[in-house]
Amino acid sequence: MDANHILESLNEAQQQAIKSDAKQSLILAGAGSGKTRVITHKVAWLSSILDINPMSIMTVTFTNKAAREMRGRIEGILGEQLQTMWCGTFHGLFHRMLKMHWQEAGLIKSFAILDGDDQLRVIKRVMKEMNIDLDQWPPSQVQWFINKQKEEGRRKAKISSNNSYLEEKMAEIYESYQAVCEAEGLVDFAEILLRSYELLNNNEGLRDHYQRRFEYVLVDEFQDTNEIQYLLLRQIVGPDGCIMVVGDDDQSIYSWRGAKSGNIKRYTKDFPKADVIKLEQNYRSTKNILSAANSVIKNNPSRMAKELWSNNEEGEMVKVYRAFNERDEAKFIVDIIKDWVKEGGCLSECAIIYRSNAQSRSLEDSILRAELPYRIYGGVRFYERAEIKNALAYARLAVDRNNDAAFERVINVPTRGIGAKTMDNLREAARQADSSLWQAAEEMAKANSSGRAVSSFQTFIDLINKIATHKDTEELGSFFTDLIEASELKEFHGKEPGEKGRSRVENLEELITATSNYFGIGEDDTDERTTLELFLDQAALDAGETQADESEKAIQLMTLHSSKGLEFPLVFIAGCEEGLFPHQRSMDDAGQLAEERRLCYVGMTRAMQRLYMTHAEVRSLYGSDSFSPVSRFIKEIPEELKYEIRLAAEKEHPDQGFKPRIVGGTDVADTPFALGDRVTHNMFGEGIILNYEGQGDNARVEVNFDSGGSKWLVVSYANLEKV
DNA sequence: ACGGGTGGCTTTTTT
DNA sequence: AGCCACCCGT
Repeated sequence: MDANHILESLNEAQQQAIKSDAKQSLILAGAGSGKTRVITHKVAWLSSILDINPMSIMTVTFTNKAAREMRGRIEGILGEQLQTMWCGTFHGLFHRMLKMHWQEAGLIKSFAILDGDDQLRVIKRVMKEMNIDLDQWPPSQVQWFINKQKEEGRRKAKISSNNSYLEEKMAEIYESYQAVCEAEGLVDFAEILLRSYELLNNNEGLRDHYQRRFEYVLVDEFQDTNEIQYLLLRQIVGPDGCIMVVGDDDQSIYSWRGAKSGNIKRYTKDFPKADVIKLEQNYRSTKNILSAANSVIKNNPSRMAKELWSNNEEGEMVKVYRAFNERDEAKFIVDIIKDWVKEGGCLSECAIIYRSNAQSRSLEDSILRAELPYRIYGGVRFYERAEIKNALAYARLAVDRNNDAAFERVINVPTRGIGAKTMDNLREAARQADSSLWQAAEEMAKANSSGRAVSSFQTFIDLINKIATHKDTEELGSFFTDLIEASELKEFHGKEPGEKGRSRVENLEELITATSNYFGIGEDDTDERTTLELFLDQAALDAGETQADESEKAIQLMTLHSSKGLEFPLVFIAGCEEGLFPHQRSMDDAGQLAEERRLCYVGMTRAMQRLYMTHAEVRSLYGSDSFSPVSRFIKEIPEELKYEIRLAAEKEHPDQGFKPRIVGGTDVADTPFALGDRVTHNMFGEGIILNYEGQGDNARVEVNFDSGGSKWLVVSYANLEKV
C-alpha cells in the first residue's frame, strides 16, 4: 500500500499527525474530528510505509466495543486478519500480560478475575470476618476506597501516615481484602493494572523486553486515563519510546472515577519533544450546532485552546422547548420523532439523551404509548446478570474447585439447605485447615457421614464433579446445556415472580446460544487455556451489551455519559434544568460544574443535523414536585443560535396561574393561525393562542380561554375562528 | 429458608 | 414514587 492511499482521505492536520516522525505525539482531537481514523491510519502508515510489524504495535482503548471497532478498522485498511495484534482495552491487554507472566507477577496460574459485583461480595465477607459493622462502614464505600488506592498505585504500606480514623479503618480492610485475594488467587480490575505495573517496575528484564517489543503504542481517549494507566503506559513505552496519544480535554467526563485529564499536560512535560497536533475540523455537526456547543464549553476555565469549526452547512438553530412537566416533555419529543419519521427519517437516527437514568421512565411511557420501538443503553449487561453469573460460577468451579468466590456464589443457588450458619462453620474450617472452601467441604463430608449439611455438601461436590467431566470440550454450547440442566438453574430462576423469571430463563437459553457460537482463540501459541477457560476470562473482562438485538430500528435512549463516542442526526437533550443538569450534587464545586459543562458539550456534539434541548417547569422527582429554572447551559447559548419553541406561555410560577406573555407573530405552520392570535371556539368561547405543536392537519394549538384554563386543540377539528 | 414489612436513599459507569 | 437491603416472623 502506498503513502497516498493512506493519506488521500485525510485533511491536513490528520495527515500531519500520520506523517510526523516525532517519537512522541499528542493529538488534541475535538469531537467528530476523526480521531479514530487518525489512529487506524497511523497503524496502516507504521505497518505499510515504515514496515513495522503490526505485532509490534499496541493500541489501547477503554471499552471492548471501541477495541473491537478499532481492530476491525485496522484489519479493513491493512486487508489482513490481526487476531494476535495487541489491540485492546487496558484491562484486556494487561490481563494478557499477567497470564503470560503469572509466575513473575506472583500469581497462581489460574487466577480468577473479580468484577465489581464479585469484589463487593469478597469485601463483605472479609468485613464480616473482621467483625466490622457493615452499617457503619458501607462496603460500597470500602470498595471505592480500595479501588481508589489501587488506581493511584498505592499498596497499603504507601498510604500516608497522618490518616484519619476512617482511613485507618479502610486501610485495614484493604489489607485484609488483599490478603484474601492473594490466598484465593483473585484479581480485581484495578489489580490487573497495578499488578502489571509492579511486574514491569520490578522486573528489568521483562520491562526491557516489552519496551523493545512494542515499537509503537497508540492510545485512544487519553483524557480518560487514570494514574496507574498513565504509569503503565510510561513503563511499556520507556523514556524514549514511540507513543501517540489522542484525546480531548473537553470530553473528559469521568474524573469522578479517577480519570485525570491533567495527564494530557503531564504528557507534554514528560515528553517535551512531543509533536502536538490539533484536529479542529468537525465532520459531524452543522455550523450552528457547533457554534452553540462552543459557546457553552468556552465558559470553562483552563481549557487547552481548541475550537471546532466545520465546513458543513449552517443548519437549523438549536431548538429549546420549555415543557410543563416531564410528561409534556416526553410527548413533545415523541411528536418530533414522529414528524422525523414522517419526513422519511429512521427511528434509529433519533437519540434521547438525559443526565440521570431515572429520567428514562417518563420518556419510555410516552414512547410506549406511541407504540414505537426503543432501545435503552446502559443497565445490567449480559454477563453481569445474576442468572448468567450463577451459571458461570458453576463453570468456574468446574475449572478450578478452589475458586472460593464462585463457591460462595452458588453453594446455595438453587437452595440446597446450606444457610449462613453452615457457611460460617465451613469458612472457619477452611481457615483452620488453610484450605479452600471446596477442600473444607470435602473434609467435612468425609469426616462425619451424617447430618443434613454434610449430605448437602456431598450433593454439591458430586454435581460439580459431574459438570466438570466435560470441561475440556470445545463444544461449549453442549457443556453449558448440561451445566444448566444438572444445576437446575432454569427451574430455580424460572420460579421468580412475573416477567423476571421468564427473562432469566431466556437469558440462560441465550447463554447456550452465545457459547455454541464461541470459538476461543488463544492469545498466541503459548496460550494453554482450554476453550472454556478462554471463554470465562473473556466473559469476566467484557460484560457484553445490554441487549442482544443491537441492530433493530429503534429510538435510542441513553445517559449523557453513555452517548460519548456516538452520533445521531436528531438529538434531544432532555431535562435541561438547574439541579438536574447541571446536577444538584455538582453545582457548588467549580471543578464538578466544569465537568457537567463538558458533559453538555459531549451531548450537544452528538447531534449531526438537529438538536433539541428541553426542560420542564415542573418535574416530579423523588415523589414530590420540583420547580427548576432552565439550565445555565441553555442560557449560555447565544440567542441567535437558539430558537425557543414555546415563546408564548411564560408562567411566573405554576401555582399562580397563567400570565401569558405573547411574543407573537410565529406562524403555526400550514394553518391560518399564529401565536398570539385571538380565536373563538363554539364551546369554550374566546381565547388566545399560546403555543402549538406539529403542522398542517396535525397541528395542535394551546388556547388560553378567557373563561379560564387552557386547552390543547387539534386545529383541523376544533373549528377555531380568528377574532 | 422464605416472604413480607419497613426504612433509607436517590448522578454519571468501565473494566 | 420506587427500589433495594435488611430484619423479623413463620
